[in-house]
Amino acid sequence: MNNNSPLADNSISAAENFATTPAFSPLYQQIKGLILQSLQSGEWKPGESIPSEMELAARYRVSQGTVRKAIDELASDNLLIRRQGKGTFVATHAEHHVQYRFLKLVPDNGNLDSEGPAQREIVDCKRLRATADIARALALRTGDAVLQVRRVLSFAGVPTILEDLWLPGGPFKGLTTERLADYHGPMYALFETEFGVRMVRAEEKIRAVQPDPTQCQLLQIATGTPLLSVERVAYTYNDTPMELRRGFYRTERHHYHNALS
Amino acid sequence: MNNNSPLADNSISAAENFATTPAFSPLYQQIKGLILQSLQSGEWKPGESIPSEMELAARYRVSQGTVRKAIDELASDNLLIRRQGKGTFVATHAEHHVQYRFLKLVPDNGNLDSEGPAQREIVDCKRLRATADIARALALRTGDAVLQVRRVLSFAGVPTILEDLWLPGGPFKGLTTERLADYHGPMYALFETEFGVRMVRAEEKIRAVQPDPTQCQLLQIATGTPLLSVERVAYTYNDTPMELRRGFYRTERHHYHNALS
DNA sequence: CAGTGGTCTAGACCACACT
DNA sequence: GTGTGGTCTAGACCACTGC
Repeated sequence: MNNNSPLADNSISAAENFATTPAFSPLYQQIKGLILQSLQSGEWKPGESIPSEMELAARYRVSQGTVRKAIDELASDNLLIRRQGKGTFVATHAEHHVQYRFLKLVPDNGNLDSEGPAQREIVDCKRLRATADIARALALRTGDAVLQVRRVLSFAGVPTILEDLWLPGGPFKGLTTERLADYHGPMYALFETEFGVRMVRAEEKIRAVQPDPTQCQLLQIATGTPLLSVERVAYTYNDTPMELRRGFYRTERHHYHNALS
Repeated sequence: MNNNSPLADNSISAAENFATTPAFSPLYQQIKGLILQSLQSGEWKPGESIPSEMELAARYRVSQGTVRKAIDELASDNLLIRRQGKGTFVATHAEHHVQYRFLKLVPDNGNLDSEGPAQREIVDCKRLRATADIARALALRTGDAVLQVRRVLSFAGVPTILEDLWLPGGPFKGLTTERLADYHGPMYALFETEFGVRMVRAEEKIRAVQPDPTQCQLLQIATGTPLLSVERVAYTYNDTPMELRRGFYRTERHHYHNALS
C-alpha cells in the first residue's frame, strides 16, 4: 500500500474507500479538506492562482472530476474563484469589484459605487482588555488583549456608518491608527496583506435602536433618528472568529439589502 | 432531423449543439429550463416527487449526468429537494421544518420554535386599487385590483411583527379574511394549496424607523421604540412579483439574522 | 430485494484566454 | 497553438429507503 499518498489510507482508491470506511466521507470532501489546508497554510495566497485541475488530480491521485467537485464547492463558498481559460484563484477582498463584499447597505437609488469612493475616517484605535461579551464573541478569555477601532464611513460627504471593531490582539499585533488611516481601501484587504487574516464568512444580528448622544454627534443626526444596529462576527477558516463589529447605519437614504431564496 | 425531440433542434446531440449554436447555452441549462416549465405548469406539484434521474434522462434524451447537473442547480436554488434513496421532490412552504423559510427574525436566545407556535391575527383584509408604488412593485398598472392584508404575529403572547401585504387581485381571487383567519400555518403554504402560487425567492429592504401611533397601538409599544422596517417583494417562477409586504419588527428581544459569505 | 440518489472514473470535445 | 476551465457521455459501484 502506498503510504506516500497525500490522502489517508482509506482513500487511495475510491473502491477501497467506499467499501471499508466506517464513517463514510466522500473522496471529494477529503480533497476539499486538503485544499482548505493549503489555503490556510498560505501555500496559495489571496489573488494567486492555485494549480490546475489536472495537476491537483495528479497530486492527490484522483480523477479530474473529483478535484472538480471539490473546487466547485469551495467556489460556491466564495473561497475560490474560477475563471474559464485562466485558472482558479484564491478569493480576496482586495479586488475592486468585490469592494463591499460584506457591506449590504445600498443607496435607495443606485449602488454604492455611484456615490463615489467611501470616505473612511478613523476616530479612534486603542488596545484594551476584553470584556466578557467581547471575549465570548472572539473566543478569547475575559481580560485578553484586544484592539478597538472606531471609524466613520461617509458616502457623498454624508456620514452614514459608525462602526466599532474589536480584533484579537495576537493576530493583529502592530496594527495602529496610522496604519489604518493611511490605508485607502477595504479594511479586510489590509487584514489580508498585512496580517495574513482572511475573512471568509460572517454573521450579522440586526436591530433598530435609538442613538446615544455620541452617535448623534459623530453621524450628525438629530436625537430622534433611529439607527440600524448591525452586529457582525467575522470568521476566518475553521470557523475561527476574528472580528466583532458593531455598526450603526443611517437609513434615511440607504437600506440594508438582503436576498432570500 | 428528429423534430419530435423535447429539446430544440440544436440540442438533439451534444456534439451538434456545441458545434453550431450561435448563442451557446449548455445542455444542462436547457434541461433546467424544461424542468422549470414543468414545475411552473403544475405537472409536478409542491411536495410531490418528480421522475427519477434515469427517467428524465430518457425523456430528454441526454445522459443521467446532464440531468443531474440541472437538478443540482435547481436544488441549490431551493426549488427542488433531493432525498437519497427516495427521490427528488418539489420544494414547498408547507413542511414543518421550513415553517419560517423567509422569516429571518429570531429570538436573542434560542429559535422561533422554542417560543412555541406563532399566533397569527388578521387585523384587516380588503380589496382596493393599486397606488403607483404598489403597482410598480407588483408589475401591475396603477388602479389595478389588489388585495391588502394587515396582520399581527405574536410570539409567546407578545405582539412582535406587524405586516401589511399587497397581493395582485387576479391570482388571489377569492381570498377572504375568513379564509386567512381559519388557516393556521405559513401564509405561503396557503398560497400554494389554495391559489397555486409558489413563492420562490424574495428581496428585502431593511431600515430603522420611528413607529406611528397605529403601529404603537397594534404592537403595544411606547412611542419612542424604534422598529425594524422590512419591505419584501416575493417572486414566483420567472421572476414574477406576487407579493409586496411591509413588515415592522420589534427588536428588543429579537433580531434579524443574516449570514454572509 | 429493487429503486433512488450519490460518488468516481476515463475519455472526448468545446469555449475562453494568452502568446 | 497550448493550456485552462466547462460540458457531456457511459459505465461502474456505493449508500440509503422501503417493500
